[in-house]
Amino acid sequence: MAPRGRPRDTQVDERVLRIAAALIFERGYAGLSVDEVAEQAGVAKTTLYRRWPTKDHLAVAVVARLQADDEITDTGDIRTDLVDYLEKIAAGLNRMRAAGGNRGPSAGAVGELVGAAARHEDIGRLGREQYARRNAIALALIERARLRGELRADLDAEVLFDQLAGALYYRVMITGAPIDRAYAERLVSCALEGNMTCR
Amino acid sequence: MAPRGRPRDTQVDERVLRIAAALIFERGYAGLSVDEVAEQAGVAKTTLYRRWPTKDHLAVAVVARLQADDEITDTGDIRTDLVDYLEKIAAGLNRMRAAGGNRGPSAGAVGELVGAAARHEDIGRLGREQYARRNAIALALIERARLRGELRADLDAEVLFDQLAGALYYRVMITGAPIDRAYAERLVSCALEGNMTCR
Amino acid sequence: MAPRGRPRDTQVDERVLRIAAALIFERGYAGLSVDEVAEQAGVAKTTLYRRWPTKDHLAVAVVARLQADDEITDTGDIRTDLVDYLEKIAAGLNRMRAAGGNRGPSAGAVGELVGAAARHEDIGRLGREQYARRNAIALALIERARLRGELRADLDAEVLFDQLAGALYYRVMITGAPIDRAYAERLVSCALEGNMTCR
Amino acid sequence: MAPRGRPRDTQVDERVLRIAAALIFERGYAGLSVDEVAEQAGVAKTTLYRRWPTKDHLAVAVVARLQADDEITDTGDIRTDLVDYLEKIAAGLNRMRAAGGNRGPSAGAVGELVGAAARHEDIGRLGREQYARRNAIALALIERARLRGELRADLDAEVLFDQLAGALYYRVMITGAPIDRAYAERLVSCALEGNMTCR
DNA sequence: AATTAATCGAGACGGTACGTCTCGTCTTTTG
DNA sequence: CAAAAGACGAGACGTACCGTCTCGATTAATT
Repeated sequence: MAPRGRPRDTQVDERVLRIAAALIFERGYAGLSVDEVAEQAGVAKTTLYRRWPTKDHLAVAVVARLQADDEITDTGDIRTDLVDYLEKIAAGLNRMRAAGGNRGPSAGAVGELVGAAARHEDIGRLGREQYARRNAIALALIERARLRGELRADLDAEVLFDQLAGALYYRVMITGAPIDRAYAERLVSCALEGNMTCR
Repeated sequence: MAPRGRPRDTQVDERVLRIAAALIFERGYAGLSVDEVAEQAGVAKTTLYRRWPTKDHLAVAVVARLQADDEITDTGDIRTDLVDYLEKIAAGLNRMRAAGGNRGPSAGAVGELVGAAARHEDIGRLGREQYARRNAIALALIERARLRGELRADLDAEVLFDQLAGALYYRVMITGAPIDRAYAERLVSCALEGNMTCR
Repeated sequence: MAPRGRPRDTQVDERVLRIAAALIFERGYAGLSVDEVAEQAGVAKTTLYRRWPTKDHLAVAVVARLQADDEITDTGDIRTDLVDYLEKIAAGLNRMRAAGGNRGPSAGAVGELVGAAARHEDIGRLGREQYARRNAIALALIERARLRGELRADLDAEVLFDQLAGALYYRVMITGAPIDRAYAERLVSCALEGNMTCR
Repeated sequence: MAPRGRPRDTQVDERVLRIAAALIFERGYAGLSVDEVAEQAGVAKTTLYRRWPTKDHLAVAVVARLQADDEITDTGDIRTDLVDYLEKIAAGLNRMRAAGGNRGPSAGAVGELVGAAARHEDIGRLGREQYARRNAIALALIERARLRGELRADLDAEVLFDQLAGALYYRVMITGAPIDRAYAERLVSCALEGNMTCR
């Protein structure tokens, strides 16, 4: 059936998300106000709510757009590949953490988004799906390395990636410690080589 | 110097935090209302705001009090000790995650608190201090094991603990996966033994 | 230009002012609480504040509505007309003075409103406009009497009315003395006949 | 009986009233805050409340001190005496009206004080007593003129003074019109000579 | 000199209302 | 239909100020 009535203005999404992104990055998540986005974007609140049922949903949309799925490289050397990948994740986190002029150890927008995910079940689900995709990529990388014989045949890939990614998030959100390529290297070394005394 | 003026009523903290804790655990972070806490605790809002300048501060105080610094056991077997410790951390996280009748994978109050820390610089600082203390305990444990010869002489204790604790937080806040003793064991195994093929 | 957006609900004004009037008359000016008005009127506080930016503004609106511009009668006998008009003014003042069960010499709500006018420039302006209208009516009455030859050709109408109305307000607000028809008659007599010995 | 205990510090009254006066005149009645007075005067709130049971009482004390009972002159010419006296009253009103940098027609502090008198029965009483004293002086003046034969033997002195003073207050508080010596002269003329056509 | 009684400074406290801020919904007119 | 405009309900937030209170420290007058 043919669509009736006035068609949606496709520019709206674009404009709104751009404004919202700017606000989040300028003033942090708390500084994002639906009314203000609507006004600045020259869009009615109605229109806005027709697309994103909640402020948090809008915020997530903003973030999701920024997080264009990171490409993963597969050089054949798992150590390098993992470090590269972690560095990309770290870069994304650092960017978000720095949103709103945030300096210092605060988690910034990263923390706020975790809060949003906690408040709204669907946002959490959405985030988890996105992370699941990312995890799948990483797990596949690890699996290929295992099959190549680079990694132990009986390794626990899920735990391995939890450890790697987890350490990054932990530092950003909890301890406030910095994350960079150097740290990623330490991380991968530690995870690959283990910590027990060589027997 | 002697304290001047009317001394603070020490019962206020007690009463307020008890009520606030009850509210958080009953209805979750969003269900915590300053007005209601004040009323139920029989305390003026002014009094409340004199001690906790913000709802977030109050919430954090509640959690901080619950998180009586977990004891650490030192059996001499680092694997057991780490698993025990991680299990304690996991238990605390699970309790908070479940606040407000929250089931399923959502981070719940844990996420909200990270958000609070992100919103308020002082809360973040306070949280980091608390975590620094906890980390110090764990790092000391690891160090003792290293000296005993259980662990590699050249290990990177900081990274090791980041990986362990980080994995827990990552699962709670990001992937929504469950954490329990079994997972703690996998975690410790993986971290101690490494994932490379050869040695 | 056509009005855009949802038009204001005209019933809101009605309901709110009715409730507010009731509260003022039951409990006096101090007993008027914005929150309570909002609740009893079944109206959101926001809506209320959109129309009256301040509790004082609301109170003034209530009074302004009650003070439906007093009609003036013109019998052709200036003495009677003035006494009638002053009695109407006195009645209004007495009603307001008695609001909130106020007995005795206190100025009651009259005083509070003068206070409100002093606090808010716009309220003062509004009140002065209203009084200007009333004065104009009275001055016209006096003027007609003058043209009829009832009053001196060179009289100072402004001063005359200031004296008449002023005496009423002075007694209500300052000395606390009662004002009634008898007093109005004394007032008019005194003003019309003068106080000097000779003529 | 001899006074027991530490005697009151007489400087306190002085300092507090000075500060309070300054605040009233700088920012108007609404800008007078007990906490601030206490702080600026270097005085505990307790001390303050021991002397003035209410903010309004304090304010009245301030005003009472300013309004040193106006002297009255008795030249033997009632017209001159009345104009002089009204001018003094007008000057006092103008001073108070101008408090807080108030320009324009607003009643300023005069209105606020009427409000205060309306709120607190005892302040009202106090004010009325003060005004009664003033009235007595004026009434005696009028009486003397009557006995001298300057004024009608059957005049209504109470009404006469109500009219004169009332007009001043009416202009200040209600119509916002200015009051000065010229106006006082018009006022007295009108009151003494009456407004009826000379027959 | 010790005691007693009142004042003073400091500041916490209860209470109450205010006015603000968002969110998300609803009701119009206009395209 | 959708979009713009903006009013509306709901509800919490944080602030302001008042007047009371509880301290410890002073300061006389009395014993």
